[in-house]
Amino acid sequence: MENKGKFYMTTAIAYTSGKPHIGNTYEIVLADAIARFKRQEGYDVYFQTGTDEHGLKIEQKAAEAGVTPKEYVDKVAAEVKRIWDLMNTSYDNFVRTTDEDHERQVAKIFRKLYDKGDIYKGAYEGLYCTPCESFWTESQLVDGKCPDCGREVSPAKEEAYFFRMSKYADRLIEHINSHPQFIQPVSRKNEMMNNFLLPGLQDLCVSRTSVKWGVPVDFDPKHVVYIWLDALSNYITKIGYDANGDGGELFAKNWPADLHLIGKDIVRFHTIYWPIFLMALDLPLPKQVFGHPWLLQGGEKMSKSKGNVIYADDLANLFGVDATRYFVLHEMPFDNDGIITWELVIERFNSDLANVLGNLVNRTISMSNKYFGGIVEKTGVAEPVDEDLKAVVTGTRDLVTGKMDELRVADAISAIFALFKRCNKYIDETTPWILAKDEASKPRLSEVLYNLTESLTIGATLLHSFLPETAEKIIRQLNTKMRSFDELDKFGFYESGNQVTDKPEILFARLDAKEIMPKVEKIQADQRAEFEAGQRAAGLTQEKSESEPAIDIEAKEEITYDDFMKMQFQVGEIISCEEVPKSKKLLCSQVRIGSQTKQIVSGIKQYYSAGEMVGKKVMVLVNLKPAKLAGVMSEGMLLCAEDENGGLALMTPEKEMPSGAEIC
RNA sequence: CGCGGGGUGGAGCAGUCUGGAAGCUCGUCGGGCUCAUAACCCGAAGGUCACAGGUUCAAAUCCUGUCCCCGCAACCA
Repeated sequence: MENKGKFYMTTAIAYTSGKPHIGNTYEIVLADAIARFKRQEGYDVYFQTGTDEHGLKIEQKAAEAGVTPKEYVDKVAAEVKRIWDLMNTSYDNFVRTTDEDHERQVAKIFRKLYDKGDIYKGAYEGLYCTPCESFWTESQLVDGKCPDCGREVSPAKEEAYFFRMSKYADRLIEHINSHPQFIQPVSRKNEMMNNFLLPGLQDLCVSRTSVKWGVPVDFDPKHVVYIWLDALSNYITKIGYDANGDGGELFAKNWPADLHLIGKDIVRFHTIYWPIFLMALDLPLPKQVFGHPWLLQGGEKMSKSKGNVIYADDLANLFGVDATRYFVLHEMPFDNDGIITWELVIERFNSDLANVLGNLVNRTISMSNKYFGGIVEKTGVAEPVDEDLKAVVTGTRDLVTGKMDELRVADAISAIFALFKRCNKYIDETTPWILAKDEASKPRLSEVLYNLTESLTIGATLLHSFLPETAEKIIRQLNTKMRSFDELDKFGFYESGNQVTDKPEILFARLDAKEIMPKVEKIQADQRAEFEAGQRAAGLTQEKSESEPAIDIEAKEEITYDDFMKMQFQVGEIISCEEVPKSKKLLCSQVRIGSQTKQIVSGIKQYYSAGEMVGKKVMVLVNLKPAKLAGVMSEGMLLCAEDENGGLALMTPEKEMPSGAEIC
């Protein structure tokens, strides 16, 4: 087969803060389908994936789990790799940003950019929380205090390294405009242009002193290289790039990348920062960045505490690897988010895999066995109806190729299933069981079964990139070989007189939702139990006492009586209340406290309607400094109790008390 | 007027850039068939394409305005 040249593609590297769910797993399956298809087409593919293992979040997760960051990421990275392998993905290289060669190159890249003057030392100014070692912006503060620990912050300056983004902005804009294929889908391109490039790029802070778990800056080791500079570099470092030397054969051959496949949430890093870093390194830019949409869970948001997170393992256990691959590939549209529910998976499984494909293979092979002892012979007794079948079958390859070129994988897979559906229709059109009744029509019957077998061979070969196992099973049952890509648009290569298996295996047994759903519920229950156990182990919740759940919160510093007396609490009566326009959570109440009336804004809209607020007697912190919320002035605080889910209950006097009564 | 995405028969979606008979899959109903995994094939019902204006010979598609939903951001005093 003709060699079409190299094709270097990557997925984003998975962040190792926890086990990947099906939404994360989608990307590797999508990438795998593309990689396999490109190989089938005759490209020399190099497919790289891996894990992103540095950063503050991992540092914290490791601390929570009571292990070192390295131990933590080793465990998660192994888990990621296990799932990638479970999904039968054909990556050529699984990289980790804690690999020693990568870390060394990242440090060298940083130094190179510094020596060149693109990185300079400056100062980061902001509000600093000393115990947390974190900088915050004004808007991140909660109650003017550190959002993490609630303590005071103070203005501070910290030295940091910055990258001169602005220097390359014009070149990047020019590149994006002159390469319409660079950012896909195009809707993302506009987003990047309008939000980041056209308003002007800020210099980017590319070092941290607040994070320990990362690649140290070699000439200034109290700084750690910014995680995105670290992570993005894997695309070059792990194919052999050397910041001050020869990149080696693999690098010379493969760079620039042909495709970076990433989630839509990180398009910015891949289409702005990454190209600019590359420009600064005098390297060519990747040819295309595709920001795929997300696979969302139907209904409510995925969360472990609800036990509704869907993992690839569970899907693979219940439905098999290929069915899982089929679902995510088929259900994911091109530029809108896709939805996954257990019910939808079962539906797809039954209607497409079992009914259309599995049953087709089964009935075709059964007929060959029943009528001809499994021998499939071409007799040349054609009828006009054959032509349409052949046209559909031989036309599918180019249809699929066209869709794959646009990265419309879901459409590509649909095109293959259209082929199978056409075959089912062909069986009805030719009615083999009627032909079988008359000895004189045996030659025609033989031709019909030959045509079906040949169609299945072509269909299975096309399916190989998407459902590798299934395609191989079909080919095995037909007792033939995968067809070469060049021959997929030609009909009639199945060896006449060949014998198919006499024991056709059911490819996908139909599922009964009534039997599956209890298993799903068990998975969900286990997940909730595991989550709760994890919470207890981490000391985040106490053992439940009796049946009544109790909540522990983080203890604050001890205060003096004087501190307490600084606060003035009074009973207030809500005399009117309305929603704050354009806010999701805020209600604005007029509260009568003694003889005066205060306007107070509260984030309780999810729990109380404006109407039911009116007339309530509530506990008010009166002498809180007024502040604007969503543009509305608020002159105090309504006190609430909060449960572990963020549910709120207003504090009200236990007996009738007059408005303005002091609470002490 | 924070950013972005969306609202198309019961469900999930395509079509919108580049106006020109409203389409796909599932479900429902009716029919056919019996090789096959109660599967397959055919047919039907079901949509004022969120709403209101406008441009046009012609609007799901272009323009203006409104409403609703979902992410993110932000306020959760």
